[in-house]
Amino acid sequence: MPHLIDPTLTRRERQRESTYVDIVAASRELLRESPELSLRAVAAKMGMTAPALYRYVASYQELVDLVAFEVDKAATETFAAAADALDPDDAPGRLVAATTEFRQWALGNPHEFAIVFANPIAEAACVRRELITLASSGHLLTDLIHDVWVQRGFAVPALDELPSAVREALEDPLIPAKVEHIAAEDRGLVWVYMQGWTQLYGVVALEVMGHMDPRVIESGEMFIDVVRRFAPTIGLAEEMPRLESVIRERLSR
Amino acid sequence: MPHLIDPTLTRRERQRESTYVDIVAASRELLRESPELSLRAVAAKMGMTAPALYRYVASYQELVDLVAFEVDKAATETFAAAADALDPDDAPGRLVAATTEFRQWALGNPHEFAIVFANPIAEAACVRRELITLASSGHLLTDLIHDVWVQRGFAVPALDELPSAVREALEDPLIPAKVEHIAAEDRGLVWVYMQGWTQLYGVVALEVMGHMDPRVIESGEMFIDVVRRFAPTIGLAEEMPRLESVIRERLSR
DNA sequence: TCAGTGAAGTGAACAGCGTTAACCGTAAAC
DNA sequence: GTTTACGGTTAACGCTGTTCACTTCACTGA
Repeated sequence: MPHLIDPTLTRRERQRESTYVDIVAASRELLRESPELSLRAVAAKMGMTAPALYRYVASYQELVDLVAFEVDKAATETFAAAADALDPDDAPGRLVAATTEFRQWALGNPHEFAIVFANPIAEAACVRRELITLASSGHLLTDLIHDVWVQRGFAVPALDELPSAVREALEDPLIPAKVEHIAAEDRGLVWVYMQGWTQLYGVVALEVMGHMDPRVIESGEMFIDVVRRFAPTIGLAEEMPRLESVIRERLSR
Repeated sequence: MPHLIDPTLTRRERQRESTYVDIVAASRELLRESPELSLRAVAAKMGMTAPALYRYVASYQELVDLVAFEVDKAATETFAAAADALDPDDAPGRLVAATTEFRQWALGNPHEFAIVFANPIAEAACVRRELITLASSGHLLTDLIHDVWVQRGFAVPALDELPSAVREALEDPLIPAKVEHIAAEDRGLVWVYMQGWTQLYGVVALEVMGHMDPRVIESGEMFIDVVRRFAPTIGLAEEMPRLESVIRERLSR
């Protein structure tokens, strides 16, 4: 993403934009080495003093949020690329490739994963709550499930089978997904989105945090197992053997 | 847990023991308010200066590890109490009650949960790796699954159906569980332990971190859904309606 | 073209953090 | 009764986020 320069912007505005890009770049570089991201270190890496950064972010938390947002955006492109490595018609393969790439990215960049997905957002202000709803990785994954649903037409839970609390949440969901184009009677699909996200987030967080036998993490077998167990929910039971090879191919890079 | 005083200890040793107890108590009190645990604040709360704490822990990380270990121990007692609220013969009910209590504890004490279960242990030294293998909550949960297995005798994956990487890990697992008493041909049960832990950790971490629609979290329906989907794996499909009411009863306290 | 405005950056400072060093009193040990 | 060593102190270093007062300089409006 070469960050196209908008000519309608004034010179000052363009310079400011590019400084934001620099901030994110410096932050990600620091994050690659150390788990702690410090405002001062970011400033130093950019050849600035710490107070200068306050012209761009109002607080340390806002810096973290900015970086998290951009990291998520950048990572999503690699997930999308993984999906694009397969046939456009192969929605299941694309979904599985993207989720596997998500897992690989998380294990390879644990600090970036932590900043995006392990930052408790109950604490933070509503700003972060809104950011999360904009998460591009979330949009990609829900879109990919949607594609599978369109192609394979798996059965989706009926609204009146779902608990009322869930039904309410499905009417106007606070998750990163396009839902307007989903007919009211198909809103159960959004519940499937949530189930899938729970499974994916669950294993990956577990693996990144290291709360499991390192040899199992290393092998990726628990991740595969989770995918396998979830596959029937989105009508991919029969296809699982093929999908498993898609996963394994990507795990072994 | 009234921390019994061992009379064989010398006065100095007893005093030292009680200081450790104070350290943990002060830490947990601080953790109840703020997510950040600081060595200086702990010292201040105890009426000491920060350097004095270094007579008890070698570093801040060691303080965190100590607190994490004790928090896990204390929390496990509440999980066990939840299980004990049911018939000793009702292993499935006990398992479900304990896991539900785990979830409730995590949501009610997010900072304590984070310190125990969201601290990346890949970073930390092997000390932490050992601590995690001693985790009492892990032992309790695996024991409860074991009880279900003994009572219900659900089918366990055969070793030769499992990937070789998993088989190796099952021989001498690095997880908090008693495995010596499990016959070689039943070692697939340990894989079920891991699957169960993955599911439980997954939802709960997701909920605590807040990466899901707050209304769904509030309702607890995703947690129930995860339990329901896992139940067949440990032979509890038929019993699920009753177990669901056990969960709901505990959720609504 | 020139005065004026405001954005961007600086250095100094404050409070708090983990950590180390030197020091001291007192309780235990021989 | 002397010695040892444990548990505490104060001072200090370098790091953190954050604020304030100040400068510099590019751009704007007249």
